[in-house]
Amino acid sequence: MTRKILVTSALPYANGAIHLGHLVEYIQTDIWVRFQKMQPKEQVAECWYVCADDTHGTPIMLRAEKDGITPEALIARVHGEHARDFAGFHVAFDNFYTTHSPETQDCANEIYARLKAAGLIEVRTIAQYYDPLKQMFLPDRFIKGECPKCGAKDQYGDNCEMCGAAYTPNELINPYSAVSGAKPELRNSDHYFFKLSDPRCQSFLRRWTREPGRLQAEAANKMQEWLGFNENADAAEQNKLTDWDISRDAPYFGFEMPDAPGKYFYVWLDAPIGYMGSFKNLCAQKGLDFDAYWKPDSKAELYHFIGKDILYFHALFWPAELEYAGYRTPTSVFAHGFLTVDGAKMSKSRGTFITAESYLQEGLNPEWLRYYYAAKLGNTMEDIDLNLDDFVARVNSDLVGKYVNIASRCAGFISKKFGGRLAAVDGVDCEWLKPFRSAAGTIAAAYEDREFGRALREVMALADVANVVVNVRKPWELAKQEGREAELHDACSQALEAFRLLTLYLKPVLPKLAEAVEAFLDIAPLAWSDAGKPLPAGHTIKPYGHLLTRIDAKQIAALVAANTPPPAASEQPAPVAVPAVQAAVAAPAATAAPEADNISIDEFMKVELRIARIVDAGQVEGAEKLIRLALDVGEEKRRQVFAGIKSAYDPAQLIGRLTVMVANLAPRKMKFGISEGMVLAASDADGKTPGIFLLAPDAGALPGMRVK
RNA sequence: GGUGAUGUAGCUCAGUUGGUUAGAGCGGUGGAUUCAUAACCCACAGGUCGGCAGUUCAAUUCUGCCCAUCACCA
Repeated sequence: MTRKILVTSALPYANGAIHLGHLVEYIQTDIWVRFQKMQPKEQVAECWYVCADDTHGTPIMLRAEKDGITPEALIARVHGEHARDFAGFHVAFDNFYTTHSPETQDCANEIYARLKAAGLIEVRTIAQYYDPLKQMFLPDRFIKGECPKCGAKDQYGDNCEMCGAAYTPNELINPYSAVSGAKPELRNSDHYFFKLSDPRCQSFLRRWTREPGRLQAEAANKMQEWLGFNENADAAEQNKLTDWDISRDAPYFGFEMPDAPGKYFYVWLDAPIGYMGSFKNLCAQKGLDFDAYWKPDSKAELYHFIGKDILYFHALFWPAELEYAGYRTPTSVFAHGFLTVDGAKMSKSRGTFITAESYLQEGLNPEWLRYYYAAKLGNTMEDIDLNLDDFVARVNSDLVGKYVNIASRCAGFISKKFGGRLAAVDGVDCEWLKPFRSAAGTIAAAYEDREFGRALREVMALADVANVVVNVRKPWELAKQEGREAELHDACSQALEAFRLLTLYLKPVLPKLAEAVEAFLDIAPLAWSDAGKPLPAGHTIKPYGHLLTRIDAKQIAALVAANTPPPAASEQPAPVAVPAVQAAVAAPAATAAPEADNISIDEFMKVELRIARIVDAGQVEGAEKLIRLALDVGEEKRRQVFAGIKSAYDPAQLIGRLTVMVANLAPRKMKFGISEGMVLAASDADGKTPGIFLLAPDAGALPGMRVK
């Protein structure tokens, strides 16, 4: 059966730069697509990869206003930036379009009309906060106020960061607009809902999400949580799907609803439809049959690569919409995890919130990152970690040390001794190459399954074998011996054949490097079927030149430095790793309301308080107020801390007791030495009550325990 | 708080449908080598397979509880 495949990556929001987190998804998808495109036409007739910028919604509208430009101008600019970044990382879309397009609008109108005809659209009046100054309704994220549960100030309209309570904006105490600061007023407005609660949708989704291949096991699990269980009436009651609000009131940057002036489609309605719009646009360019891919009985395969954060939209709303609008549903939705850098969320202050643009500008090779991501990617929703030290070691060792090295150590002999001409590689001494050729099947299966890490482990194991074989044959010794030219010729030709095969297997991950190898070997672009077609005897290769440079750890340091804001800049909360399609939830950092004195739990948690045992204490020569403390905080090394408590404590009486210290305070060089922290003591701020009182934990606390 | 996931050598990760001495790469140590971008090759060291309990002839693998990390809670 010949496959026809349409693949999408989630649409990046046209409000910000592409960063390393986004790239996990685009690189993952691109590798999979490139792999499919290398398959014989009899197997994979077509494989199209489309994407688009997600351009609508309140955040875009407000951002454009702030920048003093039209939303159209903003999204045009961002589209250029995004396209540039993707191209820079060799992400080869067949079409990178925009949701702000006639095609997307047509599809949105059509889907809406069909859902309405199916009786799945309902109008309801809801009360919503309205900003009287801005004269607009406010999305939940643009309303702040005090948490109704714990009273914390400056909480967003949907949940409290302090106590975790979930609520509606209407429950907020003393709400204010994050846009203008004005006190919002409740106003009624008609909203259009997609009736996900309709029994048809419920039963369809219960069935669809459990069909084999639709979702990863973990994702299907999660869906059960949202869908509830049939068997358990209570759970079903609790988890019943609620209707989805798909309209927004003017002013809004988006598509006006055809039958409701002043109402606009919610950005999340037209975002997935943007996949269709982009493909429709591609069809016009290439003369493809749109319906062959989207009609209900389509035999074509449709795959969406997404981040696990937007599973809800792609595994519930989207299939239901398609089903009842008379389209086919996705063959599968592939969700991946988030990216962490050095084991933590990407952080602007640590310089690990790395933009695609900065990576390229610093001169780092995009294929290094493609390789590293691929080496870590499997088909689950697990997060992947970009460990910067490991990144350097792994890429240098795998790609330069073992893979490229095979060509590097053999090509010279072929050029110098044999005029670049290769010997036959099908003799009896070529047995060792057989596993290299037969690996085409297992490696292909791994790519197909999105088990890229598995595929690359297999490739590198073969690279190890090739290096061992070269070591055993010792071409450098053969080259010095008269009469052994044939052996030398064979050894090097075979090693290059192995190298050719490894290049073929790496090509989906390293397309540019593969091109360079194709030029070096002077061969046509490698396709998967070339595994069975050895380089012919007498084929002439080009002189070898370096194919790939090593990563210098200094480049990584420079990259991190380039992404670290100057100390003066106030620190923004670290954004989440891969919000692939962050629509109206994007935090409006630029329009943040006046700050109160409260800090968030996150800010507090930055202070690392730990129980410390004072293992030694002594006077400090020449200091009036200080005592030198040696603290055990559960670490191997003791901490030296200078504490200004001499007036209240005798060092001898401190030894052995427990107290609380700030363990992550930056070390400070003092006249008497370095102070590696700070112990906590109470004192009256205005000095009316004399004395200093060192804190102590209740009995049972041990050195090193975290205080929070 | 609820739900889900993860926790295996210094680092990054495989693996175990329960069964003799738990693997790889990197890093470390020692050796060999010099064709190759100090790459490659050989050897060695290093793990209570998060903790506790249970099921079992046998658990890192199954079950329960706990701890830690992460995510989601529309």
